[in-house]
Amino acid sequence: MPQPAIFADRLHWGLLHTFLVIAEEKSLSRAALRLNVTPSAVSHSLRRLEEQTGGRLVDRNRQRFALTGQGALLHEAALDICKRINVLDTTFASGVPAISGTLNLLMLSTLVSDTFDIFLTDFCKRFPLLAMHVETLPSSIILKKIGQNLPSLGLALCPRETRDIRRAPLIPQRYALYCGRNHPLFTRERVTRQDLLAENFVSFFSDQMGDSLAALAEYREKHRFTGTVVASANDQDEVKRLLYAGYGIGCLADDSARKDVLEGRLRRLPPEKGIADVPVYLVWSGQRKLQPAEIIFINGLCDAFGRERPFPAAGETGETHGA
DNA sequence: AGGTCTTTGTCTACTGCGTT
DNA sequence: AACGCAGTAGACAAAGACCT
Repeated sequence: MPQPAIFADRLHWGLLHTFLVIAEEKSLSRAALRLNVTPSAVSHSLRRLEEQTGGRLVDRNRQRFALTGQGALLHEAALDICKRINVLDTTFASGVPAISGTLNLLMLSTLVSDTFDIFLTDFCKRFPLLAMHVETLPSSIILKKIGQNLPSLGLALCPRETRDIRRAPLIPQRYALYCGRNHPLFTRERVTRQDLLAENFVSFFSDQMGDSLAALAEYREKHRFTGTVVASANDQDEVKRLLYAGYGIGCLADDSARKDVLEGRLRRLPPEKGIADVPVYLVWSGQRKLQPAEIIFINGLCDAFGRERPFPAAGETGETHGA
């Protein structure tokens, strides 16, 4: 006894294209015009598709045209198929295999960069089959995960390159001193560097010698700041919260604090030129064999920021590179 | 009433597959 | 290779429903 054909076997894919045009034109006649066939041919095709799918796909009469629930589901699936087929067009033309899968990105929070956002927009268009998972974490956790060879790339503060962690400097970040609106210095007309030396500090956990924000601690030490650290956090947003509360003065990246200054929550303090540059690095495992998508992402991001490509020979051919 | 849109029935052309 | 069969796509004609 013959088995009933599974859905994909009994469905004629060509009818899906006709159905997509019908759904877009919201009319069989207009679909026929666009497909360069007669309206009856479109009607026949729709009926055949409804027979194959086992239910009505379109509620249609002279007054009304609407996809049924089943029709909407099929339309969504057909769009997805269409999108995947369209990718093949550029793939075949370029001779480069389509990149698919998932790219995991670990990012430090409150990273502000128009260049990165523009890069991501372009990357999304170029590789629509590649899913992106983004998790925000403190830099120390990102480096730990990358060092454990988890299948991820990171955007983090990275004080040094090691055998396990490779890095490329990406986004320059100038750190400066700030106070919140509840701090006594916020409303003082003129503030000099001398006024800051005895002020209590809000700091990052990583704001210690040898850690990723050591440059901030070095500055305090070098310029003989005598105030004590009265509050600390591992995250830029939480440091801001402590500054808003008025615990003390603290360091923040200018890019992440700019909006708060404009909106009257923070005040930028001397020195005018800031106190240290701590770039955000693109980091990846030095031990794990990277996926083609990861290499393309790394090279593309370095291109976007005008940095040297770490994998210049790889191009975008899908060739893989280890450390 | 005439025009438009959709549906239905019938026919032809084409293609793929199995058989000879 | 040639043939026949089955399935599919699409054209044509006709009819029904609805709008102006």
